[in-house]
Amino acid sequence: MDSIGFASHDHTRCIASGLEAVDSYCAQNRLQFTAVRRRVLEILLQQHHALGAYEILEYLRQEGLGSQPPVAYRALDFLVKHGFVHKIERLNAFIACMHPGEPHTPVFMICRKCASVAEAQREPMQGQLGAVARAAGFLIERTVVEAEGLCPKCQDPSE
Amino acid sequence: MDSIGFASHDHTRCIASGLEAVDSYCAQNRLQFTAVRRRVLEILLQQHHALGAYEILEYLRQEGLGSQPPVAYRALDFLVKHGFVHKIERLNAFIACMHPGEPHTPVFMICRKCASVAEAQREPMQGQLGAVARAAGFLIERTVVEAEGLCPKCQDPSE
DNA sequence: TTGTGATTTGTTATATCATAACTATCTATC
DNA sequence: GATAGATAGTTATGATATAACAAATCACAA
Repeated sequence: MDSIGFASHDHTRCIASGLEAVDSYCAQNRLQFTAVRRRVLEILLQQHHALGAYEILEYLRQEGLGSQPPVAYRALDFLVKHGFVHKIERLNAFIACMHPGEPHTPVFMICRKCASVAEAQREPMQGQLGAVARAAGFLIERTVVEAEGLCPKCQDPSE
Repeated sequence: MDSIGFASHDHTRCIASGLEAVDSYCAQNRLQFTAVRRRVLEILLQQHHALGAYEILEYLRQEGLGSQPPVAYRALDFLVKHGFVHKIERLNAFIACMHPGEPHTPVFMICRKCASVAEAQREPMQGQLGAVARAAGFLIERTVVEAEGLCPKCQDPSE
């Protein structure tokens, strides 16, 4: 269970290393990390918060990389399918993964005030959800776990 | 932690008791349980699976209870706000609550094959999500916990 | 190095989900 | 039965997402 949490970090570095990790994962797995896909991931890494598909599309449009919704959605489909990007269901928005290439089960904390989103990890079959599923005889294939509330900064009354 | 799970049950009874519970809760709390709101809840109890807002609206339309989206969405807003109905974020759909009137933190299991949805309970500040939030200093106000996979029936190869 | 099939992209159109804004009606309370 | 607040009706539009098909590109092997 780890979290980059809501703490600050070397952002230039995290963009570069995110792209590198996906580059090498795609090379190893014979996946086509095309210009549009790469740029969408880069946008999400740069922005570092959840973006709607149409916001991403607006960047692509300005850069001449595609102007219609399917272009953005297809790139996002690819990135989500391979775990490089996660969809935040509560927000109908997308965010770059903090652990690309590593199999994992993410948990998100969404601040309702500043809209920042932090990713953390959990073990899929442990905890209450695992217990509930076992009791019901349910086979979990994928989970959506999202908490809404206030991040540390936005709880602080001095700000 | 309990679950009505994917087991069969006396459905006529569960519709009636669901409506009764909400009736008395609304009476006690000075809430207006109007015809449209009541009918929307009844539809969700009857169908006993997740319905989209426009599916619900279609029932209302046929019954002369309103034909435009805001009618359905407003009734759903009321029902969700007071915990009589839950929204399944993964499906953009709504389902009647199994424990109306009792404060609780639901978990859903969504079968990708038969589309049935089971509600169970969890303790909000316990488990992995609680631990992750405490570690990050995040204050949880609301959670979305949804598992997708296969219900017991749909795992059975004989069917 | 070129043919071939599979994948990806471009584009049009449309489906699906949700709300803003305003008017009319109803309901509770005085 | 007047009045204020809540609810419902209606029009219009915004926001999110996908189907379907044509064109371009890529991977791979002949």
